[in-house]
Formats: sequence, structure tokens, C-alpha cells
Amino acid sequence: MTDPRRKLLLLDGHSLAYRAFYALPTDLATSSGQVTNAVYGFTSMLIKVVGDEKPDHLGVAFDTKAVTFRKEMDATYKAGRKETPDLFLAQLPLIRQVLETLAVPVIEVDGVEADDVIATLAERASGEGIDVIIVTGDRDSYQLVRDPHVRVLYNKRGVSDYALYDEAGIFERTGVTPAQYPEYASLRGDKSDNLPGVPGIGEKTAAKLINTYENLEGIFEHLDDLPPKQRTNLAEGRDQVFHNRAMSVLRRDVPFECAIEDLHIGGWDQETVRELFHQLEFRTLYPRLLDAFGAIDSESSQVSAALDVEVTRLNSTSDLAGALDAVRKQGTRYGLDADWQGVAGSSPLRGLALANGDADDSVAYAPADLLADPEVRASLTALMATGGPPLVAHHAKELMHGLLREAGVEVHTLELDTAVMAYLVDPAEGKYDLGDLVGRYSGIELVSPNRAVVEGTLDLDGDAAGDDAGRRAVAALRLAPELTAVLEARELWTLYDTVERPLIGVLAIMEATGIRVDREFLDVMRADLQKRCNELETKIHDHAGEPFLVNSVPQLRRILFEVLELTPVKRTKTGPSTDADSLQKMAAAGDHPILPDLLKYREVEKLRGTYAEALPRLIAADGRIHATFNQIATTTGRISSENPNLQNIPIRTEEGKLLRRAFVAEDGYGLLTADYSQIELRILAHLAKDPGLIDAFARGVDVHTVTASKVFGVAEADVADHHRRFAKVVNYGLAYGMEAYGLAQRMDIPTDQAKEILDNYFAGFPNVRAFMEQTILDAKARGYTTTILGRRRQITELASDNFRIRQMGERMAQNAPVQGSAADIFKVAMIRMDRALRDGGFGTRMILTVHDELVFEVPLDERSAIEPVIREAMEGAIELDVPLVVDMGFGPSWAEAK
DNA sequence: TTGCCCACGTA
DNA sequence: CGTACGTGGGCAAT
Repeated sequence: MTDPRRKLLLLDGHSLAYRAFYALPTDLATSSGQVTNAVYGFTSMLIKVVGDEKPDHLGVAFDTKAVTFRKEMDATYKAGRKETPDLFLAQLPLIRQVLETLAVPVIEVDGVEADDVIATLAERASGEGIDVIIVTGDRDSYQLVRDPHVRVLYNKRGVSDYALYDEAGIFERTGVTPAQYPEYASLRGDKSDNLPGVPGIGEKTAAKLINTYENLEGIFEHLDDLPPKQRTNLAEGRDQVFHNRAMSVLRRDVPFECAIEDLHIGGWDQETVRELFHQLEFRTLYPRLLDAFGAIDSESSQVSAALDVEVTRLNSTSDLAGALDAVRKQGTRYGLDADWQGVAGSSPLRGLALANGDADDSVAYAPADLLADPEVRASLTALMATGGPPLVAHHAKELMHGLLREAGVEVHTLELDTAVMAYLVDPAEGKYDLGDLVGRYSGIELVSPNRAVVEGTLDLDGDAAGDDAGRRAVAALRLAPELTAVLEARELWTLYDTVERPLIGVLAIMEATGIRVDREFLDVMRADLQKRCNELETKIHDHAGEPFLVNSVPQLRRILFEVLELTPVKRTKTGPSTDADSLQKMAAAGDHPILPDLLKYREVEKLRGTYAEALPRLIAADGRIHATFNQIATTTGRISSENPNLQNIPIRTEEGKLLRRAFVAEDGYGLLTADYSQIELRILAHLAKDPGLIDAFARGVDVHTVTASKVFGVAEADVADHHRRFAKVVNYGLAYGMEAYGLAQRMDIPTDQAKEILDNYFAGFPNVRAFMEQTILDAKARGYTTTILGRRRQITELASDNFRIRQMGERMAQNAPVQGSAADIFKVAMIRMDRALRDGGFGTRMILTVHDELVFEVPLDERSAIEPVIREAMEGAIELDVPLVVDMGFGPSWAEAK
């Protein structure tokens, strides 16, 4: 049977939290920026000791703010301590909250310290025959081990390094018995309590003296037996030493109401705890908690539930149509997940899983070939028509793209896309795996029960795929309400519901539409570029005196800096830099003939390899390229493009721009581009409320000219080209957090001259500086930045100990609101544009988005009608303190349209 | 085959 | 020592 002897665990809350604070990095924080290292560390310790010791009783003692009897005995007690960091103090309430939620008794008594409370409780428990373990990082507790029922679990360092001391253990550790500990400590002194010891007497000598003479009285009676140095030091320190002892003896008789029976474990509510741990983003701690506390507390159950779904396979078109109709008639939220042959979204569909939202988690799974059937299509169309039941999915865009492509069905009923929702919660996370999320938010394990068997076996009948898709459809349904609550709590719901959610379908259609590419043109271009690459390569080899791989940076380094003995101007982590900037500077300095050829080679090779060579391979059967627009890839809120990236097609050089001739309109159509003019600077003007910038935009004059005028002190009419060039770099650099050094590098001027330019800029636009500074302050206080529409971006770098990382965080914080607000506005414009095209019944298609530019494929006879519609959609996307201006171009290809 | 670095295209 | 991306080549580790 069980040991009748009960066990009490007593924790010194402050001491352990403090240890945790210094043991763990302060970049341990929630995505909203709340630093949680001490909370996490303390909770982790608590869980560990409870799990290890399995106590019957548990209590945590805290110091209070009231003056203690020790302070009254000695006004200098604990004086000279470093100011307790605010980052630590701010976490104490959270620690209390954790304890309260876990229903762990907290004891604190005014006038005494946590140590005295613990000593008293240990005394009482021991009197009842209860074993006591004291968990602390304070050595004064050693003295309590004099009682055979009491042991100390001492936190040596960090959060996991402990030693459990009984009486023998204390003797081994200190060389004195627990009862003698105050004597020993009084000789040694205690720096942190501001109790000086005796000079020349360290731990070893103190132990020896106590062992020889038993206590302080014994030592001072035998001063004459001691070596002269010790004798004089002890005599001089006599009062201090006795004072120290009086101070370090713990009180075991503090009067306060608390019976051991009150120090119980359990009675906590699993849901509340889960909610709190979720808020604190203690992902790994929750299962550990259940493990540790669950063994004791019968109210809690297993770690996390594996998702067990009942998958019905539908193999006939009528069954599938029937299932779809049933969900439609049911009219309630349902989940959908796709099973793909390859990459989600861009590869063919293999099957669809439909979770009807029943309590029993029943799922229907159908192979995708049934989608070819007209009856199935009709049912799908009806299900997803406006007014149909709300759809929940993880990565809905891929699903929508697939349904559009393979069934011609447009989804009008998307309610919750858990991937996009999770992205809004923390765009810096970068990964929105359904299994991770549902585990974190819903405590559900998203794994196949027989995964080990399934892996590596040939899945001929697609059973595993159907099970997986089914589980995912159900998981998305479970996750959706949790994420909805988080979005609401963080005031992100409106952004989700009015911007991100509507955008998903717009992007899906753009992907499915694609852009037409002139393959023949690319072929000709590729052949030409190939030839020129070869010629340049030969020339470069001649310059080098030997053949080598020009594309290889290590080999090129050897040629440039060893064979040709050129002087490096910049370094990378791995050696001297060979980037275009360096090559240019080297060319200016020494003018070796290899350098211009290298620069040209790089340019031509880039065009050849990245574009002319790669793009034709991505042309689909319809003669178009269907890039993927990633809505959840960037930290700032921008959309990215991949396979291929259509957002970095060259334009700056004539040669590069030629490539844009390959992007063409369908016969009878033209391409129209519409881009926001200087949207980021306008946003900066608006956010900073800077009168100078706002005035420039209001007057509709060139903002770089205005800036040049202010920076260089010349009239706007007299601004020279080079002035304007500088001003442009300054204007944009500012939005990126550029400093004098960076401007100097970029413009090739001395740093002090660059500093003067920046000083002039800030003098001319004072609100910009104030805004930037305030932005950084806010971001540091909250842990994240916000945009015009409330989009958040966590910046953990701001809490870094590392100066360089922190500074990078400051630049990110300066840029994110500007870039992110531009993204907000641009997304609103896209949605307005999509609606305008539908409402107007236009044949124009929106086909590309490049951060501040939209590309349309316009029926030739629709051009004049659509231009004002586009202008209105974009310029009216939001009302700012400055006007938004859109420039447009039109032509047969992207080159001419720009 | 995978992951890293460098380089470089865009806004 | 200016932000945000995605891609390609080379290369070292696997």
C-alpha cells in the first residue's frame, strides 16, 4: 500500500523566479511581446519538482512589500542590491496568475520574508510527522535541515540544476551541520544581504572554526588560540558577526493562519489552465503539467487527445453529390481539406475530405476524379454559392485554386482559413502547420494512430491519404473557433474579415488565371544570352590566365585576390566580397580589365539563368505561367510570389527590361499596369503627420525635389539633378532606418557629410524623426508594431541583449509600419478592384500583383472604360492625410505597359 | 539529396 | 552599418 507518510513541498517563489529570470533569455516572450522567461522558468521548475516529488501538499511563499523585522533590525539590510529589473517585476503578477490558475496555495506574511514563512510551515508540518522539501535558491534555508523531516532542494543554477540536501548533504556541501549554518554564514557574510563577513575568513576557514569551537561564542572565547591575523580581524568584526547571526537565523514561529491541510494540490480547471498556458504560449509545458499534476489531480485527464475520425469513402458521383447536398441543407459550418498529388494548389487534386461538423467527427472522402461529373459540380457550385454554409479550411487558397482549375467551381462561402488566421496572429512565426496549431490551441494530436505502419508502405488504395485529409478537415474545424477568439482578443478580426479573407479568393483566381508568356521570344532571348555568356566567360578566362568556374565565388576569389592580386574592398562572413558593388569600387580604384567583363557577365548570366532559362519550364499547357501568390509568407503583410517569382522580373536596365516583352496579353487584349506613386513615402507623411511632407504631396510637386530643397538649402526651382538623387536615397533610406554610415556608403561620400544631410533632413521634417523614435519606443513596450489597419508584427529582436540584433530590430520596427500599411492599402485596393470587375461585368482580369503595382489583362475595347474604374478602386482604397496617386500604362506586353 | 552561403532581381 | 522577398549556382555535409 502507499506510504502513510505525507510530503509537503514548499517553494520560495521570489527566489526561484529570480533564478529563472537570469537563467533564461529575455527574448522568451509571447508573440504579443510579453516577456515570459521568469514565468516560464518558474512554472517549468514547479512542474518539474511536483512531477519528481509527487507531494501531497504544496505551497509557494512570497516576500511582501512591507518592512520586515530584519530591515527594522538593520536599515542597511539588503541595501546596495541592484535595482530589480522591470522586466522581472512585470512578470510577478503573471506568476501569481499561474499559481492561482493551478490552484497552488500562496502564502505571504507582512513583516517577515518568504524564508521565515517556509521555516514556520516546515516546523509545523514536521510536528505533524510530514516530510518537507524546501525548494529555493537561498542558502539560508540550509539551517532548516536540522530537522530530520526537512530537506532542501537547492537550485544551484539555471532552472534544472538542483541538489537535494538532507543533513549529511548539508554537511558535505558546507562542512558544518544545518544547525551550525547561521554561525558559519555569519562569519562568511552575505554580500547580497549586505552583511559583511570577516576579512580573510572564507567558507573553508569559517567551517573549520565552527567545527573546532562549535559556535561564535566558542570562537570568541578562544581568540587567543588563533593566528594573529585572524584574531585581530575577528575581534574587529565581532559586533558585525553577531549581528549577522541574528539576521540570518530564520524564524520558525511566525504567527499566521495556515494549516498544512490548506496546502492542498488540485481543484484546478483544465480549461482555464489550458487557456492561460495558451495565452502565455507555453506549448510544451501544458503536456508536462498534465503529466506532473495529472498523476496527483484526478480532475485532469490525459495529455492530449489524438484525433480519431470516422472516414466514409464515397466512390460514386451520386454519393458525393448527396453528401455535398446534405451539408448544404444542414446549413452549418463545415470543414474541407484537399489531398494533392504533389505541391498543394499547383498539382492535380487527388481527393477531397468533407467534415460536416458533427460531434462524432464523421468525414466523407472522395477521389478527385468524381469532380469531372456534372452532377457533382452542380452540387459543389450550389454548396459554395453565396448564402451557402460557411466553409472552414487550412490553406483555403490552394483548395479554391484547385476547385477552380479542376471543377470550374468558385468558392463564395469561405469563412475561416486557419492558416491565414494563424499568420495574422504571428506573421513572424513563418510556419503555420495545422498539426502544430491544433496541438497548441486545441490540445489535439494530429497524427495517424498507425502512422508508423503507414509510413513507407505503398498506399495503393489511398486509405491513408483519405484519413489524413479527413483528420485535417476536422482539425481545421476545431482550430477555427480558438483562432477566432485570438484574433478578436488582439483586434485583428476586422483585418481578417474585411481584408485577408476576401483576398484569399482574389489571389486564387489570379493564380488560376495566370499570365501569358511568349515562349518563342524567350527562346530567342535565351539563345542570345547564352552566346554572350560564353563570349564573356572566354574573355574572363583570358584575363585570369586560366579557366575557372566564374559562377563559383571561392574560385573567383582565388582569381581576383590571389592570382591577380587585386585589393578587396569589402568582406563577407567567408571571405572578401565579390558582389557587384565591390567589383565596381575595385574597377574605379585599379581598373583591371577583368572587372567590367565580370560585371557584364553577372548581369547577362542572371538574365539567362534565373529568367530566360527557368521561365519557359513553368509555362503550363494553356500557354500561361501560373505563379503562386503567397499570402502568409512575409512578416510585414506583403504578398510574395513563387514558382516563379514574378515580383522580381527585371526593369532597371534596358537589357533586363527586354525580358518583360515575353509577358504578353492574350489576342484581343492588352496589358495595363497601375502602380501607386510613392505610396510608402505618402504613408510616412501620413503616419508621421509631417507638415513638410504632407504639403509636398498636397501640392502635387516632386517630393524628392522638395526634400533636396530642404536638405541642401536651395530653392525648389534650383534643385540640381545630383541634389535630387541624394534626396531620393535619403527619402527611401529613411523608411528603412538608414543611418549616416549607410548613406555615406551608398552615396560614396564621407560619413560626416552624410550625417549633415540627415540632420538637415530631420530639421526640415521634424515629425518624421519624432515618429520614428516613438515607433521604436512603442514597439519595445508592446513587443510588436502595428499598421494602419491594425496588422501586427512581433519583433523579438528588440529585446535582445545583443546590440547589433537590437539595432536591427529597431530598423525593422521603423520599416514595418510603413511597408505593412502600404500592404494593407494595396490589399484593400485589390479587393475593391475585384468587386468592381465583377459588379461592372468587365472582361478585364487582374493577373499580377507587385507590391505597389497591379497588372491587368484588358480587352482592347475595354481600356478606356476600365481605366477610371481602376483609378477609383486604387486611389480610393483609403483616406489619408495625403492623396493617393496611381500611374497607368498600357501595351501589348509588360515592357510597353510600364 | 539537403542545407547553407553568396549574389542579385524587384518594390 | 537600409527594409521586404524568392531563386539559382556552388559547395560541403550527408
